Amino acid sequence: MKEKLKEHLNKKISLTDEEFSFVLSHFSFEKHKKNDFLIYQGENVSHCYYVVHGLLKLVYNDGNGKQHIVSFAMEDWWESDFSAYFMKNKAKMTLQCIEDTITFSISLKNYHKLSAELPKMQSFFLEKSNSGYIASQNRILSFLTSNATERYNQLLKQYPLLIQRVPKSLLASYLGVSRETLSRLSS
Amino acid sequence: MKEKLKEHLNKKISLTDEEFSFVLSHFSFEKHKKNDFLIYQGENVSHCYYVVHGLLKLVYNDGNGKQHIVSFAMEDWWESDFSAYFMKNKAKMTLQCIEDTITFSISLKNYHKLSAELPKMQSFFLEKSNSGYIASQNRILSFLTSNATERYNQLLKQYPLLIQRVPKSLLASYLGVSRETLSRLSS
DNA sequence: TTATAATAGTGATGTTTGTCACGCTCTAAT
DNA sequence: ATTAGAGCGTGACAAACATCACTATTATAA
Repeated sequence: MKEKLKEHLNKKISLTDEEFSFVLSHFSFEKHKKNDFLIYQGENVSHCYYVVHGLLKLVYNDGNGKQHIVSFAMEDWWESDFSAYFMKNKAKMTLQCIEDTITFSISLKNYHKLSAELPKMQSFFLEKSNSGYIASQNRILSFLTSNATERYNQLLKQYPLLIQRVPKSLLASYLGVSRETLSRLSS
Repeated sequence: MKEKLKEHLNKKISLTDEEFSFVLSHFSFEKHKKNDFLIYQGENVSHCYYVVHGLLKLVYNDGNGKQHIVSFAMEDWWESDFSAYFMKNKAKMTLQCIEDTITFSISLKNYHKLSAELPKMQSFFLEKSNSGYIASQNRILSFLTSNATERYNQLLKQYPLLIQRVPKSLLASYLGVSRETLSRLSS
């Protein structure tokens, strides 16, 4: 499992074995069961999670009993309620396992410590954040320019593997349409 | 004008006068007229812009002659087509002045140089990127949970000053509704 | 094994939003 | 001073999508 994190980091930066050991000492390793919660809406967010194996959903529960999927997180993704994590607020969202999931997690304290003591890690985090920002903007663009059918096709094209692991009701929630509408989409 | 950038940086990090001079030497200062383009869709993106004064729009032009506003950028905002900027691709979007605008701009080369030579600046950039990511996720959440009326009210609440500087047709484009629908919204 | 819940499809109907058309006002440029 | 265009509102109609109700199938757990 350590190897997966190491390889992941080494795609962007190069770490010696000692450096990686140092990095690893800032993370904790966890196994979660399907339906387990990693973050509870309304509570503190202590960690940011790297998904080694499995699948998570980041969900906003509105006041009307509806769930809205802000994001999925599968292998090699980093996820948290970042607003709550960085600003030390209460979580606006829930992070929950769709499948049994293995993670490495890092506290905000260790995130800052690691960033300060190992500039390479800071530039890694910067790159991840930039990618997340860009991905979010693309999703916004998808809402601005495309209808439900088009958004679904874009999703199919972008994450063909994800689609097979997630019930369509959750995909509908991610796309911002009702499950009935998704079920009726032509192509 | 230098003072505005300095104050802006000093909100997040603390720079000595020499450090700030060093930082400043990586930027170029520019004045743009209303309707001027800073980034042309389809071309290379050389810079990222800090808005000292004025107002920009980041626009995606789809194939059907429609404009979609991905983002506005007013005083103290950082803007670019980040995907094109960081990945050295052609711009997917246009960056254009809504008002006469004064900017400091930084090339990608200088962005990396500054990040590497002055860790404080890297942590500044990291913070900006995290904020952008969080803001984008909130906008996605707004699309997922709210109808046109609610999204407009959220915008009014979040950026009351922006609304007064931007024609309603552009606000409509930002909200993802037609200008006619925006014009008809109850509250 | 059996009961229960999760998943998925579909008809009927209503609401929201988009599109096209038109008119009115105000500004900016000639 | 006159004109062209930007900005804004609104009516009529069409398209997209949500909601409710019902059914069927497949997992899952007692």
